[in-house]
Amino acid sequence: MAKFDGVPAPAVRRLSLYLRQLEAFRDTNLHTVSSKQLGEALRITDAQVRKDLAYFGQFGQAGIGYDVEELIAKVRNILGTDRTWNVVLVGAGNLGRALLAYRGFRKKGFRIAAVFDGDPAKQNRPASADSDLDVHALEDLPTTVAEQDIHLAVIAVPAQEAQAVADRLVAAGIKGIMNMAPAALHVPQDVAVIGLDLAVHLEQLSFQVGAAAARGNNNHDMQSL
Amino acid sequence: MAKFDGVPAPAVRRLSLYLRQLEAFRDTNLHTVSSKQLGEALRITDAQVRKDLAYFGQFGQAGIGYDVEELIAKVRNILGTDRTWNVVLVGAGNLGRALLAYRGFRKKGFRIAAVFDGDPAKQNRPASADSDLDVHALEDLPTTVAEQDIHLAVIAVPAQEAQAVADRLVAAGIKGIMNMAPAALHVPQDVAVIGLDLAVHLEQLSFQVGAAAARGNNNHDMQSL
DNA sequence: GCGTGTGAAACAGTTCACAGCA
DNA sequence: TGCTGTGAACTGTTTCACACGC
Repeated sequence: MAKFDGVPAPAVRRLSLYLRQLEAFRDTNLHTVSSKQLGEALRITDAQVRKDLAYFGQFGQAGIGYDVEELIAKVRNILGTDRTWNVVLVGAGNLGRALLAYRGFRKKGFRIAAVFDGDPAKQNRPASADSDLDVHALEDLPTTVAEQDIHLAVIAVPAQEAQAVADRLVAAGIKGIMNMAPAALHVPQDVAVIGLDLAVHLEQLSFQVGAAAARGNNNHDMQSL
Repeated sequence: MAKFDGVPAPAVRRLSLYLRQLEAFRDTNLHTVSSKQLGEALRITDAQVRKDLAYFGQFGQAGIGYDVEELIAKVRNILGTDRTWNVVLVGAGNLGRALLAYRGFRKKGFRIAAVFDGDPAKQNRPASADSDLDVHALEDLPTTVAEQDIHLAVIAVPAQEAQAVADRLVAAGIKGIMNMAPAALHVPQDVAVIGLDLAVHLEQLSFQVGAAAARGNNNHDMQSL
């Protein structure tokens, strides 16, 4: 039926990690990598690396390995980051302003093109001292999204406002939402949501540390992402 | 051998989501939930909810469901968030300062107890205008960690500094690290690491939106977390 | 009747191990 | 020889379906 059907979700998650590691290898002037090298850097078996990449094509040279530069290009293409995505940010609080200032997005092909906030006190002025983007009212969402052909959004508002914001984003035509609010969102099937609740991740850490302590540490790998 | 061995990692991840949803239910004065209600709110099957909870104990009443308040307490206890964890933050850049100001952590039982940064220009003054915490040099890590009995750390420094920071955290006795830097960390087995690279998550979104577009949307659920 | 807890069945993902190619 | 790509075996996770208790 379609392009990347039948690819396990964990394999797609790892693809981002391969890309990041490949870029790190490139920065040290490494031109070729084996699945073994890539795996060791990420604490993954070499078989896993090969199988993951093979879901998307045949990128390697038997006896040699993978060409770093070429594989970077292929993976970017698969992930869809071989172009720049414009993103709308909703929420100009602490978290929102930090995301706005964070340079890591630009490097990876994401550009925050507009900022929205429901609070009138924040509207029609720069989102922060070092930003040249004015904060808009949510009413302007549909026109901004349409005019700049925007498909992705980041929600950084309080939990109780998150669903209402999501509804407006969907109505405006957004197709992918990164949700930093601590709330589950309900959206139509054709809209993708990635939940990224910082507190949830700290809880996982708390659990792992507690579980390790409870057993005196004869433990295996707890690494993730 | 130990306390929560044999529990699937995905079940632990969902536990945090159950907790968050239960707290939302409590805030609407709901006193009892069924696995079906909890599942529908999170887009998970009822069987999954029951099985996940059953890994940790028998919390429900046949014919009735789960007592919201009681289950919240049990889950907090399992996750280890029925107490407050002191956390050290390394990195007083944009991201670090946002985390410092973010109120969501406090509510969930995490308190940023100290801030560190390798840049001398940032040291010995408040991390930000609205913070009463001074930024310390990394040299002070061991004493701070020991004196305040700290087990968790958040890394919010540039990628190329992340591993060196991790090494110092481990040496200081930290047992769990939330790594926001875009780099893979290598740590001893008894230290837990959760990687939380914002760009990686946007890439996943980009992939999902691209994959959905490539197939014209006869698609199934792409929701996560 | 309603809803939990749980074995058994089905499905998904990972690891193994090796054929084949440079 | 070194390393990829891949079927087959294995391991882990989810779903099913039902016995039991309220």
